[in-house]
Amino acid sequence: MPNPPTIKEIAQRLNLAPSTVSRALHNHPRIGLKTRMQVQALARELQYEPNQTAIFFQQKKTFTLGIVLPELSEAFFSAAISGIEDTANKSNYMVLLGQSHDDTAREQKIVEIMKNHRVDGLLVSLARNTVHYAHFEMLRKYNIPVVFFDRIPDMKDIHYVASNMESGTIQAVSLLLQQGHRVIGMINGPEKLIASRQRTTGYQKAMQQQRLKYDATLNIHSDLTKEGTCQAMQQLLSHKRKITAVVAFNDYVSQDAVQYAAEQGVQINKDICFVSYANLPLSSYMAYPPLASVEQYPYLQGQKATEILLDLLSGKLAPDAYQQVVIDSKLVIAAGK
Amino acid sequence: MPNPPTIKEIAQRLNLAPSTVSRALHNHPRIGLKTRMQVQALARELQYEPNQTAIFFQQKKTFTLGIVLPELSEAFFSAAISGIEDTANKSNYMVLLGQSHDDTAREQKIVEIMKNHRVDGLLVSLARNTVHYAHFEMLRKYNIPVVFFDRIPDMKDIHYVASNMESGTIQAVSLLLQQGHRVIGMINGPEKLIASRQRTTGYQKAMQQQRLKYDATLNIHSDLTKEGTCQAMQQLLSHKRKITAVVAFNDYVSQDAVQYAAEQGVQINKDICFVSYANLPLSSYMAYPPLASVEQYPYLQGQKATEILLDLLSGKLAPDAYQQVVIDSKLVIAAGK
DNA sequence: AAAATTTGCGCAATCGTTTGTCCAGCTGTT
DNA sequence: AACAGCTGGACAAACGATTGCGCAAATTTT
Repeated sequence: MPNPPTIKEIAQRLNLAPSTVSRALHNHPRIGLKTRMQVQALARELQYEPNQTAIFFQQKKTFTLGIVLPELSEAFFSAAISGIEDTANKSNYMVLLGQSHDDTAREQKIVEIMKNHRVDGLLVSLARNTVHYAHFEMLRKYNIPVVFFDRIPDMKDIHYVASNMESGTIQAVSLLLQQGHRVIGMINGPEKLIASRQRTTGYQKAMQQQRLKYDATLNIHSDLTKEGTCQAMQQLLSHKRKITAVVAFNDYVSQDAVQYAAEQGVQINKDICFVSYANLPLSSYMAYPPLASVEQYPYLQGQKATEILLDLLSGKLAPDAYQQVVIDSKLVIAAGK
Repeated sequence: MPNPPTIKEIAQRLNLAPSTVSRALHNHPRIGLKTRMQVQALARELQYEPNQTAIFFQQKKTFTLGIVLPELSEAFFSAAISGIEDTANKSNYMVLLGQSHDDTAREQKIVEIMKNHRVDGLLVSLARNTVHYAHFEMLRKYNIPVVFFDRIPDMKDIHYVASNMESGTIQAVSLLLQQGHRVIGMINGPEKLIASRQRTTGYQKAMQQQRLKYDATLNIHSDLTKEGTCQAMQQLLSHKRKITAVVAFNDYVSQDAVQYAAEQGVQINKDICFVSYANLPLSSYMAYPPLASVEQYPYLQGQKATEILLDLLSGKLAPDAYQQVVIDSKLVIAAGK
């Protein structure tokens, strides 16, 4: 009921100056052992706890990291945030959350509010349709470092952690080739996305390795909506060459494509096999789980990005020593296959 | 590069007192229109922004809500947090996140840190095995209000929002009865859980309504692990009465049970129908989606809980006017059935 | 025109902690 | 014995904003 004890109170009771108490609590060597003990004893007795808001104010630091990401309901992000949280907590940082719901306007607003709340740094995964980055550039003026992860902007001079879809794609396509598939369709994402381009080059390289020709008409770009996926699948099914395998942009796309194909009378895993990129943890319950999945290590990405941000904050890393970490994706064969 | 402008600076430039500037910015009526305009003009010009940490400190408020929940990767919680975030943001509150990962020790630590960060209030969904609530009781001393949601403690004098599984269960069982099922198995959760007991009474009441006898041996309590589920399903399959339908504790349990039953040669949706409680958003992709699902309105729960907390903070609600909101669950028939 | 009120603004304290500077007393050196 | 060097601690400013109070000038009331 009474106000929580402050340094001043302790000082009064012991006839000391507040400064002395402060230093005593921090084990400052200039304070004699006796007084130090006295102070600490009384602090314990009164259950003294420093007022963090005062400290935040005084130190111009809040020990808070802002996280801006599209959607926690996507398994990738909820895994990533665990990596972020765990790493941040280890260094006594807390995590302020904001979901953009893939809406750029909302993303801007969140960044603004987080800036006002004086977060020490920001971890960001972009909204799908964000193409202008002024709201991030602005943070430089406030000396708030930003580390992007997974969905990173097309900019120079930024810190980021992202996975390279190329390696996983090579492995995926190679697996299919090895299994004898020769006409492999790909349902890819929007062309402007880095991740889409990486899938494309991965596809190309895997073909090259086997001295096979890459057929661009088998690589369909879609907008990742359910309609787009069905349209793409439709195109693949009516392709002059008969496809026997499909690499889908992600598990959601894969499931939509599978469903569509099944409706068209295709025998899944017989006529056509599917390989995809890991998003769903529960694919084992799926009607037609993909044959294999490219793992993108969300937890690791979150962890890495946070480590960079913390190093930036502690000064261990210079703000202009731009960290650009690429994590190779890796093919994981579905259990029991 | 130069330090951000402060009220003092504006005051100096205009030969005013800081207090005047502060009031002018807040449109205090006692400040003349002319000065008010001048101040606001200069503030705009300098791009003045109040230092929130200073305000937090001065006002002893941080406009931050702490969220403690078990697992964001569970769809229920990631939906709930959206409700929380949206509601909090509307009132200019931010959201500090902490996942307990169903570990009580971790839950305690998070609460401690959040208290130190001086969150204004807490929204909590308990870790599975939390049975002592000292770390929440302690918050009373600090006048930090707590609103529990979904996984609520067995305590008096608390605020909470939870869904009542009874109504949904009645509807679920009634649906099955209506479809002609007479021997209905239930894979329930641990007996000590309120949610389990509600499912039981729901089951009983639905039977009663049709003047049917409730058979307790059809209501199996499991520990919600995969093994527990299989064991329970096994028991149901070997029950002396031949069951034709199963009500599973949640979608995860349902899927495990379905898988197990299928392995035992049971024809899903033919020999046995499944009904469950909504957790998974993607059940349409499942091999055997449940016939119907009891919706628990996670977004709404998060929203409601946050509204209560905000009312508590604004004083609109007295701290001891304990709010205990129960949201009726509701059966949703799967699309296309 | 004197009194009362209102208007417009400044003064100073306050929130709790940290930190640079200063000072008194003690110790030890020569 | 005089001076330098430590030791242990006090003083006060500072972080940025808010707010109760006071006071003069301007305005209204009587």
